[in-house]
Amino acid sequence: MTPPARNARSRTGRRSGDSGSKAAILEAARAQFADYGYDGATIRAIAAAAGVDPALVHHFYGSKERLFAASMELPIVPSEAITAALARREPGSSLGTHMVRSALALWEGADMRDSFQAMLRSALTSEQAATTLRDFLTDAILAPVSRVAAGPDPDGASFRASLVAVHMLGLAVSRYVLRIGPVAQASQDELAAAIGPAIDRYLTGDIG
Amino acid sequence: MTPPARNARSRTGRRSGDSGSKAAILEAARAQFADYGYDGATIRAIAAAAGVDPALVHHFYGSKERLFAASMELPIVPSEAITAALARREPGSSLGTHMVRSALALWEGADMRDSFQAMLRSALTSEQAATTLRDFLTDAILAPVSRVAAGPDPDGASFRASLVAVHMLGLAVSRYVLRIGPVAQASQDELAAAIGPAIDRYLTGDIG
DNA sequence: AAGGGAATTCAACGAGCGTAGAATTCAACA
DNA sequence: TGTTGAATTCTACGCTCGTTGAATTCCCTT
Repeated sequence: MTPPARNARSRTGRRSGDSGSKAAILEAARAQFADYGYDGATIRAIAAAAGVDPALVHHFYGSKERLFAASMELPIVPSEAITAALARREPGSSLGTHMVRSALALWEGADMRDSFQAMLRSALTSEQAATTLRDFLTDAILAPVSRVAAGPDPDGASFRASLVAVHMLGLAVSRYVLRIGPVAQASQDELAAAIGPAIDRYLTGDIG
Repeated sequence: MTPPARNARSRTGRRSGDSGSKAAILEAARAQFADYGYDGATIRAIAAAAGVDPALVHHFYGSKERLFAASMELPIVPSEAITAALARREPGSSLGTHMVRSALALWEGADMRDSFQAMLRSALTSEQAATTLRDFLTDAILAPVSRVAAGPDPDGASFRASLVAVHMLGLAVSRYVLRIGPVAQASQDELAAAIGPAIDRYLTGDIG
């Protein structure tokens, strides 16, 4: 419809050969991967959303696989965000409650939203993305969480961290992918209050 | 490899025109949908796995969509199984623990295994299958669970049931789709002991 | 003004998909 | 045995996909 404002770029301080298409492609890729998963998203649709020829996408990124990797690259450094959130806990709420609220805020923030849901949907679709997410969970979640989980027992700590991941993953899938009514409509605080104590128990409580 | 034993049927008491191909196709469809999701599974691969021409699949089921519906049809009556499991609780374990153990046993039983994982993977892939699973969760899970959830408050009961669904869904995705190490390797009893109390709290405990 | 390199588009190939209809085999029955 | 209807296969259409290489446009540098 709208002739996508070609050459609408101007003096935005880009380096020599830059035109802004690369960034637009990445943005469109994140959105498409978020909505349709890795397999469902098409280079042609991504190119169309970015107002660009499909061949240009291929010219920049070489393959769909590498485009996916590139579109997931930057945002996947929230291990710091997690560690920070774990430390920044306020006195009023439990650690688990704070984790749930922080995670929801992070996932639904403008920065992460597309990337996270793209990663989530894609991981459930493609084996490659599943491996990526599995590794990410291991490195970025299980490790920092294990550090605060109770007990000197390393096996126990990784089991505890996995249970946390299980619950958080269920929350994400229910709220963003399946959109199960009450879970999709509840506020971040409601969910944090309801789920937080379960996380607390996985972190430091008595688990079978 | 193995030339799939064509015409290996014999006197198995089938009705006039029956040949067994329809059943073989359904079985192959379930397996393929389980491994690759709705979009990832192809009629051609299903036909090949069933040792049959793709056109025959189309001849019997008319479309991929209807084949999917047919392959999911029979096994999706576990609402009775759930209700029964809820009633059959033994004195030794809590209701939540019993629910988790029953669910794992059901999901991993020979009857359900393929169908359940097919439904799970497909729901995460295709919007149509997601709707199917959402409706299924609502009818078959939330309703019976709401009945045993605490309080006369109907809203509260459906929120409680949703939280149960969130956790069980996370368990299923972690164990079967992403195969997160500790969760994939743990025994049914270990998981039941660890997760059961969280389910108990969602059913009858204090949730924010 | 000219050159050159990056950005971008054009047109097309080859593969896989779901689906369709005609043709063929098969098995039961008159 | 000949017929009939179901089961099954053959062939192919139309579509979309990722990818490719050549052609073209753009814009900075000299």
